[in-house]
Amino acid sequence: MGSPVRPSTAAPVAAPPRARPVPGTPMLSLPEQIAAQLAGRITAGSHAPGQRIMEQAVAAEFGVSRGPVREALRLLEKDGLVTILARRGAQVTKLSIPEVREMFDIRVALNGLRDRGIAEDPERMKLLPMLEAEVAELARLSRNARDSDDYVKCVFRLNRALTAASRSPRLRAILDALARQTLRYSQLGLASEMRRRQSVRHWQELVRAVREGDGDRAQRAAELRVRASRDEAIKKLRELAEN
Amino acid sequence: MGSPVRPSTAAPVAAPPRARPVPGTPMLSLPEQIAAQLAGRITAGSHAPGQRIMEQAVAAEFGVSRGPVREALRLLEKDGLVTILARRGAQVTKLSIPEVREMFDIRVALNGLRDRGIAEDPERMKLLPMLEAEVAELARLSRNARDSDDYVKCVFRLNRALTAASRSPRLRAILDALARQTLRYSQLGLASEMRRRQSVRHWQELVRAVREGDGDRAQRAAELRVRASRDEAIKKLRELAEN
DNA sequence: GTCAATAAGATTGTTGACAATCTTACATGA
DNA sequence: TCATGTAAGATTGTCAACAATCTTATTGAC
Repeated sequence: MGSPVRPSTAAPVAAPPRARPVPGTPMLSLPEQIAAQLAGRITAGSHAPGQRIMEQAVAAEFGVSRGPVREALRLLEKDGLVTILARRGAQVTKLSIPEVREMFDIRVALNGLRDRGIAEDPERMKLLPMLEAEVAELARLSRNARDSDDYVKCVFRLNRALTAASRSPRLRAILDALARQTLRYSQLGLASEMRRRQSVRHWQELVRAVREGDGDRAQRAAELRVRASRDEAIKKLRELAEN
Repeated sequence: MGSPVRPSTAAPVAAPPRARPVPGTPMLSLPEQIAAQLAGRITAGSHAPGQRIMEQAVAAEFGVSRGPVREALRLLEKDGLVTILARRGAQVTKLSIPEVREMFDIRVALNGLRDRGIAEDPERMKLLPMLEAEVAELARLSRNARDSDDYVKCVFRLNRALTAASRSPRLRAILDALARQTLRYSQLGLASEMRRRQSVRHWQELVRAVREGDGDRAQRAAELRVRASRDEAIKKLRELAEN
């Protein structure tokens, strides 16, 4: 299938995915491109939790051999999106409710650390305008039930920006992975208008803490914020489990 | 080099390492065996930070092809022991002083979470005897400057046991990785007798908290403990950097 | 003498084929 | 009808070779 001969290894990804080498893109390796595609599908829900991902099928779809696909699956395993069992291949990670809770608890601790670091960063003032603008947008979106999806997107954007602004590369790596893994569950926790209003208050508290350079306060605000998200997500998950 | 033909793929690891399939061992895959060997060397310090690890050399040494070695390096990268650069291969991860500090800060947060979980575990009483025995041993060892190495080993054992006892698999995975990465630096923080005595007090405080089921207290004790370890390690590292 | 271009060697990236293992379906017997 | 063993197919694990890229050493010019 696909093109019979392909002499170059530089541009092999074929069929459905594969964006043209965009200038801004920092040139992803072949396994990284494949991993990114699969990650998108998993977080979007196209692949159900527990579903097997077979190397040959992915390789055929992308028009490459199984080597790069294996590496892509290892990359995804590192992020926890996929679980690899010896001689049994990869499957989309399936989290139990206690495990989801656990992931949120780790995020409570590490988001607290992150936001403390940001509030104590001497250069935090550069970040403040963006932070204030996004939180103002959140406040606006929270008032209208129709904007629920946009609200969730804005929260994710804000979180990504804060993680990116952290001066701790290791922490960044762990938080990025956790964010990807809990993405699907986080949005469960922002479905009700009451929750969105509470969420806005937590974000506003963070803005104040950052403005004042109060690390303790920023950490507490982050902890409250993620705990609230956790509790609501678990509640929704239990409701879903009963049906 | 090595045996010219090897029909089976079941038992390929040859030359220096490779333990016989021990019954208790849960049968590590070939990449996992190689990764374990390399991890041992890295944490033991045989490979210096920044040193390159070349696939062909490792493959030849273990008598396998480069495939399993590549996977082993990916495994090590997941633990942060090795850093892989595109088209430039793997090198032993080299941490700056701020990065070491960062790792300890993450450990502060996550060890706190872990020890809180243990203090709040309904079945914690099963763990208490071991905990008390090990901490008593620590107290004994702390009195004699000659037992410095044994003290460090005992602390590591205790930490491993606590992590293993945690009911959170994800947390366990992250903490194990962090422990491996900071192992080399943690022992710097227990060199002085004063530090060991302080360390013992923190551990005793944890025992009390676990006995009483006081999660808050356990978390605080863990945070103090790791912070003290962090500060001393950084101090020593700065002294070393000046020479 | 220092710097830049170039070429040779070394090293990683990818591939296709084969071996080992696991899964599934089916036949056999209780 | 259900359990058990077996065989065929599917899937992962490993290997060796080739292509692409990076490193290093050498040469030449300023």
